[in-house]
Amino acid sequence: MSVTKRQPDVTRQILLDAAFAEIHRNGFRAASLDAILSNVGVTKGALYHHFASKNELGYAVVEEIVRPFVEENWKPATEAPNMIDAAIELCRQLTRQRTDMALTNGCPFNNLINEMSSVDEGFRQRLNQILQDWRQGISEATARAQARGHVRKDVDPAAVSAFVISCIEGCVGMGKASQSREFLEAGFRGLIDYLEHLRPEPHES
Amino acid sequence: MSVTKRQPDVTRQILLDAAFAEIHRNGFRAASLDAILSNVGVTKGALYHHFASKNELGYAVVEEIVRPFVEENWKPATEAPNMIDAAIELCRQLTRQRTDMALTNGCPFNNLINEMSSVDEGFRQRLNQILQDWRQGISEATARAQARGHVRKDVDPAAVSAFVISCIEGCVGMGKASQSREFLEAGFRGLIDYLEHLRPEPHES
DNA sequence: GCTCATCCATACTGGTCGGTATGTAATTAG
DNA sequence: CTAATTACATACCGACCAGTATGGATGAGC
Repeated sequence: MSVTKRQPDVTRQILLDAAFAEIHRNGFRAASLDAILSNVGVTKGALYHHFASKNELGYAVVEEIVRPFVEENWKPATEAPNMIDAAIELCRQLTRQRTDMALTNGCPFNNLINEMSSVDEGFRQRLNQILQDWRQGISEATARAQARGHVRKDVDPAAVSAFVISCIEGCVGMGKASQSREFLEAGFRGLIDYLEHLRPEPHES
Repeated sequence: MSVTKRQPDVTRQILLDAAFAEIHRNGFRAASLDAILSNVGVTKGALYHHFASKNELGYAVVEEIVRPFVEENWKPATEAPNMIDAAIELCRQLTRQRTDMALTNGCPFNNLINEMSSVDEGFRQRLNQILQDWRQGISEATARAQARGHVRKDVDPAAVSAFVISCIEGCVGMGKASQSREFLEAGFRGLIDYLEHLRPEPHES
């Protein structure tokens, strides 16, 4: 009789989730493997069976949790009929639905970039790939929106994409310092203002 | 005969500078006191004579090095005759003069916010104070520029200030991941575009 | 039913870190 | 000149941490 079933993939997922939570709270390097393990009642044997090292665990968290998290946020906006409308709505969502935890701990993606990309090439490459995909998604969506007449034709999609991403992460990052929703709201109001200004003038088109 | 003079304040400054460099490279928590000390040939006795703890050393770095560093950047722009011109010129400078080291390691202020503000209240309060001062400086300069007719009157200085700061830190932060000047340039081109759009229309007042 | 690879638990190690205890030389105060 | 305080230097400590060695339990394949 097997009291405890063995479910390798479940164990692996539990470890990934716990690692993500700990990393989000403390950063990667300050994340303690012992803390992660004791939180979910798994032992070090299991961890090192599934992951070769702490770095590899971190890489897996980036690829399997951070990447989907980032993409879930921006993908819908690029597929919407009107990108500007969708982007503005996204700004409102990011302002509104932000819990206290998310306000204090910030964006996991941004956190990892700031902490790890200058220290470990493995992290930098993976995080940069996520960033490049994000940027390309926004860039292509902007070009499409220009073709559809939703965005002014005199702006450069390459600049718009880099700028918008930087704004979002910048606002969330600064929100961590102020720890007040007011800063976040003000920052996103500025971003919404910029997005509105991307729309073509009525006489144009 | 004193072979080695005792210069307490010089020693203290050496420690601060070395700590700042190490923190800029590795972050605060990963910064090793032993590494800092061996870099400048000072011993632990000196360090703990001048600073009560590693945290207090970090606080001193924030107040005495990071704060002036941040203020040196934005103060000139707020005192210029035309804020928009000065801000755009600042963007160009930040893009151009950015060395490889600065590109990889990012902004010390932004780094510390992202790493420490959710973990240690002492850091958060000090960093937040710098941020609030920065914001208020931009905010008041924007209001003055509105009175002078250099900035559109239908924008909110509180939103502009939070947004512009977020953009700058966001661009530099994302630049760390891409580690290419291209991303930085594109982001700042977007910011310059936004700043231009803050100017009043020709027909307006 | 046997074998063997997978999966996980336990106990341990070397190394690093922040911090301290103690001593001593330089400087100042009286 | 002396006493006391300041400004360091050296040696050491306990805590923690990533990683490993080892062994046992489980399930798959034959």
